[in-house]
Amino acid sequence: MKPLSGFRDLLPPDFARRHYITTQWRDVARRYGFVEFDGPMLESAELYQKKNSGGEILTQLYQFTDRGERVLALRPEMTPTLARMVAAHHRSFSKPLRWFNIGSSFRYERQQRGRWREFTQWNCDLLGEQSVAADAEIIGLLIDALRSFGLGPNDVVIRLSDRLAWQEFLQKHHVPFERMGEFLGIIDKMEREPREKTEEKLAAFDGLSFELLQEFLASPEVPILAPLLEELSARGLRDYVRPDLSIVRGLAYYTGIVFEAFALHGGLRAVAGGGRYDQLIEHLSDGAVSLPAVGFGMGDAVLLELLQLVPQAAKQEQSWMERHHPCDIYLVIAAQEHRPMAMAVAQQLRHEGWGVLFSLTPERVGKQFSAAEQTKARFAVVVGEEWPQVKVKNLSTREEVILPQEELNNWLNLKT
RNA sequence: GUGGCCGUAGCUCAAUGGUAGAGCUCCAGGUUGUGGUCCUGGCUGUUGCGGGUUCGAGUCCCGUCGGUCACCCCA
Repeated sequence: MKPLSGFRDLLPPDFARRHYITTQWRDVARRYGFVEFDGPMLESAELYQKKNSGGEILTQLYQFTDRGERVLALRPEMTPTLARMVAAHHRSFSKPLRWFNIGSSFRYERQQRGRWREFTQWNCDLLGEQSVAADAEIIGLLIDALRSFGLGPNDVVIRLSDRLAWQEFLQKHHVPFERMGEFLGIIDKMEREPREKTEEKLAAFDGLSFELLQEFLASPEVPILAPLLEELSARGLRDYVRPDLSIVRGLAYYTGIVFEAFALHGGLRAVAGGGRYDQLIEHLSDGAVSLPAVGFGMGDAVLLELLQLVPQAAKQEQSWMERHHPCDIYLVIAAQEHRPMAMAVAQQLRHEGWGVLFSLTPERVGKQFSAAEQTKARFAVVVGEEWPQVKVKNLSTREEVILPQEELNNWLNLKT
């Protein structure tokens, strides 16, 4: 029996890696004053089909009908759920909201490197604030998260764009606003399609040409992004960001800045993506609530690979793992008549917060030290003929001391 | 959905068409209070599945299923 394609069994070593990632995510979010929320993984499919919500993601929906004939979908992303929740409950909270979530999302697409059908995503959103400062705050959070993993400007880059720049471009060339979506689709694919194909699609737009787009894309200054870039410079984060108007993103609901964080190793895949969506909440609430919002999602799939490709990041992860072994102390029970004393010591140490292991069945002392080695415990405590004293051995330096068992806790606290 | 590559032990892989193997892992030992090495032994296979060619198929052919990578798009 195997798990479904695109789904993963997380064995303890896999789980530990994901735990490392989610721990960093939570810590950075806390430093930015974000609070955690959660919502259902299953939603009415209608939530994603509502106007201005879905985009191409609709083709990847895990959708089915339940026993009550309701059409449901596993969430393909968190933002619609968030928008729904915020629209209903925002009056209970002072603005702006800084909310984050860590959980599974599901997309029905073919599995490949860095892409799964169920993945863990970290979602951060700042709601009720439309200033550039909010954009800078959210991008700052994204960059600091990447930095917290040991990723530098040579490992990851944030390609930053603004749909308003394209909106102005279309206005200038007298293209009606209703055709914005269609136009952004062309920009989105421009990088990946042959020039002829783009030109063919562009023919439907009077007054636009391939050269015109090229020229606009190549413009060295993007005035609309200047204030944001300035603030990021002030934060010392400018090195991570590269203005790039070719980024427009597939989701339909973005209204302002849009960005994607790309890994610069192992085949350039997006680690995170997001943008401003000032109208989504209004649309989903049928006009009842209007809140500007900006946010991003970061997935675990690419991150897990990237952390192994970047030496500094891999080293940092390794060091974290070593500091978070489940076992601090391995009790060596020298002979079975000492077992009751050992159990008392184990119970006391565990009560004091130490991770303690020992052999459940009688074993030779040598075997017990081998087992201690395997658990990667830092100390072995030998309970035996010295009682009521115990012998403590530092397993990496092989130093031994004998001390009264009631002083164990203090001694260990001093040594760790 | 389209295309390439690959299916042999728990894992990584080997076996010019001629008796299915190795390393690692795991388990048990190496006699009484000290380790990662080392030594000995043990477990695990419908060679993904079905058909065909052949005296004989893990190997060649056809089909099928599964995995994987890439495209599309993106976390």
